[in-house]
Amino acid sequence: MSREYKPQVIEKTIQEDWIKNNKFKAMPDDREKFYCLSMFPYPSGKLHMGHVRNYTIGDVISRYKRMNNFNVFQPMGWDAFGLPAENAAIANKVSPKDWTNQNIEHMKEQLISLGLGYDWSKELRTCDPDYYKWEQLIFKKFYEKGLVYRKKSLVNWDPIDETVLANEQVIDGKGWRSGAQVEIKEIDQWFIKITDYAEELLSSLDEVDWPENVKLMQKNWIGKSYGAEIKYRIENSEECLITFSTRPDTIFGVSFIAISPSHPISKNLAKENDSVKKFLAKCKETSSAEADMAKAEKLGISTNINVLHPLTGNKIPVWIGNFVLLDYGTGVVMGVPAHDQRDFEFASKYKLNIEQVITSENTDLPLIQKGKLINSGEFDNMESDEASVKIINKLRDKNLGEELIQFRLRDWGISRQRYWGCPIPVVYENGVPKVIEENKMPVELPELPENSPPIPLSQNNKFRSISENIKRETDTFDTFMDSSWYYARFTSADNNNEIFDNNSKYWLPVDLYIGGIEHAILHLLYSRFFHKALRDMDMLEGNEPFKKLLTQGMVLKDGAKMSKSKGNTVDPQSYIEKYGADTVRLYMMFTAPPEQSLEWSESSVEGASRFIKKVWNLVIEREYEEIAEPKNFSKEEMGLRRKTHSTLKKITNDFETRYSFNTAIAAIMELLNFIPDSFKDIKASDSNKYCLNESIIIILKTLNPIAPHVSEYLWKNFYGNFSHEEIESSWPEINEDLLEVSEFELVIQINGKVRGKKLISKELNQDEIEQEAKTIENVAANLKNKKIKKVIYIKEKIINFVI
RNA sequence: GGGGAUGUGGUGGAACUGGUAGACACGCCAGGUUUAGAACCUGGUGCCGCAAGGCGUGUGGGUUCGACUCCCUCCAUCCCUACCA
Repeated sequence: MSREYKPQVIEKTIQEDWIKNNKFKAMPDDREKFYCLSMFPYPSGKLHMGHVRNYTIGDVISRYKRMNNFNVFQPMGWDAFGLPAENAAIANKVSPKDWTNQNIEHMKEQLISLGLGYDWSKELRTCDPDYYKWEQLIFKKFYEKGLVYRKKSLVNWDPIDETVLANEQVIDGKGWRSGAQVEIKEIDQWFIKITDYAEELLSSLDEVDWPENVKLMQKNWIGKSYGAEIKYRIENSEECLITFSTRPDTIFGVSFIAISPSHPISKNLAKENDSVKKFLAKCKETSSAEADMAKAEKLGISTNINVLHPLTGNKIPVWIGNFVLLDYGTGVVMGVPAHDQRDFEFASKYKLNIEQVITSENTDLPLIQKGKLINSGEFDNMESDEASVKIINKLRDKNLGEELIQFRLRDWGISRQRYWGCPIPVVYENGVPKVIEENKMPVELPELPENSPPIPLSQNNKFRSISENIKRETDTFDTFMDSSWYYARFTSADNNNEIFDNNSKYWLPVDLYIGGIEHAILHLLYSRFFHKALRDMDMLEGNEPFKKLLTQGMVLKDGAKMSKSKGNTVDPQSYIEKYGADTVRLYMMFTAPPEQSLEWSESSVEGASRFIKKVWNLVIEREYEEIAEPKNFSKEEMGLRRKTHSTLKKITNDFETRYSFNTAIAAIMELLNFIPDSFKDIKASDSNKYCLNESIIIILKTLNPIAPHVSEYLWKNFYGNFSHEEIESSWPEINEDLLEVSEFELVIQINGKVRGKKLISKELNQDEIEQEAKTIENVAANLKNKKIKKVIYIKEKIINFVI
């Protein structure tokens, strides 16, 4: 009678046992610590496959580290403020708060049912006043440090709904709900000077163990460029237009200057000039998202203003261009059509001069590369780099320019005109902003009236109006603020008196941070900035928050990202219920390596389940018997022992250095398939059983991080009556002696094509190996009557005869 | 438009440092077991070919004794693009 594998029964009991025994509660001690953090979820309602994948990876690594005697801290919380709660509130007539809290309760149950080993004593949610009071305090400190300021900036405005829209709420230039043509509107907003840290955000990327592609993305995003600030005096005026260019060497090719539609000059012109006014109105029709602006047709209008070229004194026309961003650089661009793609298209369209100032050999314009200057007066024949230096010197002499380092990174706009977010702790006395005192924090988000849709704080008079002269700020923080410091708060989440207590010194930095590649730039950059700013205020230590980063690929179905709008979502819950958490975890880890996208496949889930059942069937009817290590092993026994330990070695390497769980699992499967049937027989010899025991122990232990329930259950069942050793207590040791072999398989090639294979003793030298190789029939036939030009021998691998 | 990735059998993937392409699994085929089915077990399975052999890692080229791996070209798909999180 074999007992049947019923994950629903065993998983629940084991999970309850873990919680009862505080298995995952972490406290500082004298072991080496390992802070493993997975990006906390937005509580959208239920877990999706992306979460399951992310959190399984984190849990597998955490469990592996625990087995290797690390003090592991793995917390979990909720990124609970945000737009979807407001949308749900409108759609379902529930308050954002209730909706969010209900979602959290459900998702927490789901996380537990997946067997994820979190320290729930440090759970946090960003919509909790006990969390965001500290965020308001951080804002105050930033303000006092001069990192916060107010500035006008652009938002997407829906004129019918009279709300600010997020970029994703603008579809083809129309508001998603109202369908109205969205307008770009300029409003006052709070900004954080992340650019003060641009240099360090760039340089300290060298300190972290992150994937190179993510570092590169951050580097390009920060975008440090060396160039010059060049002044163009406006004709008949004392004023100048200041441009930034990375190519001062092309200054003699400037044929127009383009300014942003938001530039004060543009706005002034619009007051008196109807066509400019119409043009600016048209520019307001593109959404403020960079991708939309870049794809929009390049449009411009002449201003009839001229500036004077700083070196030649020639008149240069000033245009307004819809592609010029006021926020980037100086909001003014010098147009060099011959040597810049965008300028070339613009000049061609509006029939502006195209003057080539860098030589080219039969290359079409625009010519982007550097080279030798022409048509540049005294700078002719110089190379670009030299010319740049000399041109800047000359401009400096004339007080019309100087060298400048420019960053692409812009300051961080943190104001949001929404309800479901952390209130910005500011009051205006007669219009003058003042951050409120710490002892008046938190400024709590007011409750909504029963069954009310979310009302923006600006319309909530009770909240807004303190007195005749004193009004509250009604914007809330960007939710990226909430997620920029949660990693640090986790260490002290149960301490209501201090934002970061002594535990933060022990646990930080995060040793491994795991999350989706889609966060490669913004979230990670903002968190890095927060950490540095908090360090400079002596609130945290160290330069970087996340020592190592693992970016996981997306879960796809039918080649596309799972999304509600495409209708291709797969709900993990039904799979957990049908197959059990262990199967879902194993499937997730087996189907693709963490960094790659994972294509969902129903039948592969069956495969994962089948494997677990095979392990179950092997172990469930067995009990450990103590057998003394036999003096001699048969060839077959040695084969199994060698396979067992070489598998263990591979798995250890895959876990330790590659996070390559799919190959580790494949190796366990291979080992299971390798066990001879005769060893499994009840009447097998003691030495057979000894070897089988060894294999079972290693299979269960190496499977434990991935499939913790079934491996623990089988472990207790197998070992329980004999020993109280717990499965998660230690990772098995590799017996290196078993891995030494005296022979290897030599591959024999002729001109790089495989012609034969042979087992060769490691004791032979190259000449002897060559002779051995030539005795192989197929090799000999191919070499017959041929002159061997060259022999290439790669030790214990390949011999290649070149003929 | 810009930035970053990815592309290997019917499918998911493996090949870790330039050295046997296709591990492991899914699917499919054949057989066993079964009254039948499910489940399970055994064997086969890149393509062409009777075979010898040839071809084969998105496309086209290059470097090399040898290329999935390095270089160049083009194509396709995905992510980010500062207010989705």
